[in-house]
Amino acid sequence: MMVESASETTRTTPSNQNGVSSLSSHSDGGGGREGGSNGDTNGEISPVDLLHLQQQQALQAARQFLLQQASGLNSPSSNEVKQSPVQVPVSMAMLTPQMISPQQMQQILSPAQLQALLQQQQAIMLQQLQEYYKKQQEQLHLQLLTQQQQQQAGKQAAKESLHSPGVPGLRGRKRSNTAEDLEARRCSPYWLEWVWQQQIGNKQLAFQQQLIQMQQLQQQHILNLQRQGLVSLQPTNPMQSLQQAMCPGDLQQLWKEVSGVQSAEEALKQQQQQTGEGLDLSTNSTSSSFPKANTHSTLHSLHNGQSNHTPKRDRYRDRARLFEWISSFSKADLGDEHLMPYTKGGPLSSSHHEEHAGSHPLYGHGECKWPGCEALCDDMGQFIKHLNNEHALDDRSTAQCRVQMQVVQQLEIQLSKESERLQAMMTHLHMRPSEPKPFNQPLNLASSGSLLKRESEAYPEGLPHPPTSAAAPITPVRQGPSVISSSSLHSHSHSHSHSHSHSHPHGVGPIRRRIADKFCTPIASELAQNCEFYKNADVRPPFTYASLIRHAILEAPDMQLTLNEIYNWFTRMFAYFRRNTATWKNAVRHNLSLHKCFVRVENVKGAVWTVDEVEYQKRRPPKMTGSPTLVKNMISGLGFGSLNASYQAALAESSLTLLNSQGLVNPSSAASLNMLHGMGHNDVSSTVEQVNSNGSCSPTLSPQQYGHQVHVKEEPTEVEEDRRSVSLMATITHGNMALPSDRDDRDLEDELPTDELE
DNA sequence: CGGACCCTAAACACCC
DNA sequence: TGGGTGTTTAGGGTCC
Repeated sequence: MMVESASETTRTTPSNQNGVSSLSSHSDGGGGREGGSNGDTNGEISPVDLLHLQQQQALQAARQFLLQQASGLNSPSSNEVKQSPVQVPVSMAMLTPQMISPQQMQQILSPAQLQALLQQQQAIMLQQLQEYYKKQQEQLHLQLLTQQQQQQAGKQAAKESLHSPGVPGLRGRKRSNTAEDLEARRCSPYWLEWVWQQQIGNKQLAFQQQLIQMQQLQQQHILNLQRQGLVSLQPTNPMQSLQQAMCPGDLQQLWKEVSGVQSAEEALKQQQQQTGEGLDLSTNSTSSSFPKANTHSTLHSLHNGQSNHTPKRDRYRDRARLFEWISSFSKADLGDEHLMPYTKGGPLSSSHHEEHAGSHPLYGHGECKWPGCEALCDDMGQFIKHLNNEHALDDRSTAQCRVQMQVVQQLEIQLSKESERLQAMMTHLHMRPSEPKPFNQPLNLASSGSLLKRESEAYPEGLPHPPTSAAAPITPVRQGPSVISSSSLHSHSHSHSHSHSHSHPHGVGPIRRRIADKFCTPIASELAQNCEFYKNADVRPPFTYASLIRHAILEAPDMQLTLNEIYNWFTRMFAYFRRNTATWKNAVRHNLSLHKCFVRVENVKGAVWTVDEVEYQKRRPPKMTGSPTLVKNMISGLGFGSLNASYQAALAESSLTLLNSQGLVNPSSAASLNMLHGMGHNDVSSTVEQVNSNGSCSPTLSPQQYGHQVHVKEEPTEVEEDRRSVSLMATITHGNMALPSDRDDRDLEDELPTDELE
């Protein structure tokens, strides 16, 4: 059971794939439901709903971008595509979001880059939230003014009625409780005036309270967002800067704070508990200076239009709204008619809420597609029954929905960034260069030009160029004042790197970067960039076990680890390996034993494992070459089809090398990479220099130097390819070659024993 | 279709 | 005896 869940987590199980298809292919409405939450369609939009709308809008914008990129590549008639006779050697599958499962994308996309888009989404949310609050305040002021006027008018009317002769006055009369007296009292102008004043006073007080609450709410939200690093305001203390780290759970945290869904966090707490924000998430509800409970109750009172608080019911009400909102995601389509909910009938439309007749996004092939369920249901009726029974609105379902929401958002952002990366790659490789494109334009394939030049034109000279993967596709999600500038994006990534490096005892910042530079491996750089992501997200790392083991060993101070230390490294570095230990530990042992590159050394304190780098290089797999055909296959294999996790890992590993090899020849890419690491301009080419001149990039560790018992393994495959690697490296270094055509590209950068370069 | 790679699972042996 | 460690085999998946 554990084993099954282990392998199913990131693999492309039918249920998961169907889950994606339901996400993207069930059309309609792009979340036409979430705006008009149940029973609250009285014209008022709660802040919760507003956040829903903003997130949905941002998501739709990202989808639109992805789709346009795909269509821009796909349709040869778009723009200047005809000018270039060269066909894009990229499978459209990668750019077709409908065909990519979340698990696959999680494995292939670099998570560090998706954060920028997330930031922008949240910035948009923030801005519109502010606008909403402003409107609410104005409306409240207006209402208050109106009430005051009415009060004056009412007073005037009461006075007039008091002096009118038809109504007998009761002044001075002893009060009694008879029905006649009560009726007479009701007719009394004094009583009427008193009641009127009471009502007016109450209303006025309520409005004033609402106004105050609104202001407080706005302040709290801004502060909360700022505290979480969602906005680039100056932090007021170091802790805030630390908390500016953007992790995948940030949006959820935001949602939590807004919606008041306080339970069902267990599924994520474990992932977040290692970070400061995780602690903050769980502890500052009482210690924070921003009382979230007040926020919640305020929201609820505003939302429900009542001042008495029923926290539990409200909580479930919000859960219900969350559920509906998330359900709308699964039914959202990528079709053009659904991309812009605001312009296509609006998100408040609930016309698409009803389930499809005869089909259900969570039902297919006779089984429930709820994540992790796969219960067999003969027909739709049985499925509905099962859905209502097993997946009712409870903490567990809510948590699962939120996890799925997080997954979807991450994947959306990751896909956009990887698409941008692909474009930059193709541009750089003179395959089909394109200029930095805004979101609302298809991939623009111009003449074989210079992306670098355009980039230098696009960004002010004083500002550092943002990371290529985060620059162009991020900003134009929505034009307007809320667009995050490239510099702010950069500062974000910069601060993230810093905050992570400070917040984690192991130091994923400079230390990790040094290690990455030291070994110059794609896995090292990838891990250095996305260390926090893999630590917190239950995502299978796109590396083979052998690569991970090797990295763990090389990362050790003395480049040797015991098996248990390797285990610990896996669990420490990857949330994915914190469960299903039997499976991956067995795999680790299997790899250690099987691969010749791992050498067991009898130490005084037991056996340790070391890496024979020469053997590791020898056993390098063939050959994810850079030829366009293979690149195409690689990409299509990564983002498409039923590639299993293992091969995806291998291919992704190769692809990472390939992508990183761009940095070797592309200074801007190297700069971008380094900036992601929080390096300055002076460090731009340090990696390149280390690779090209230092020659000590990849530490070859001979087992003989340990002088102990060494078990020599026989590995069937012995490939002689070093010479070719060297020649290819030389070619690449000269920059005359778009892509290596014959050789495993991963040797280009780092994993080649660099003494052969000399 | 075969070879190569990777992963998972499992059996087995050894040692503490 | 049980758990950890290490080895080996088998089978499945994907790609070239």
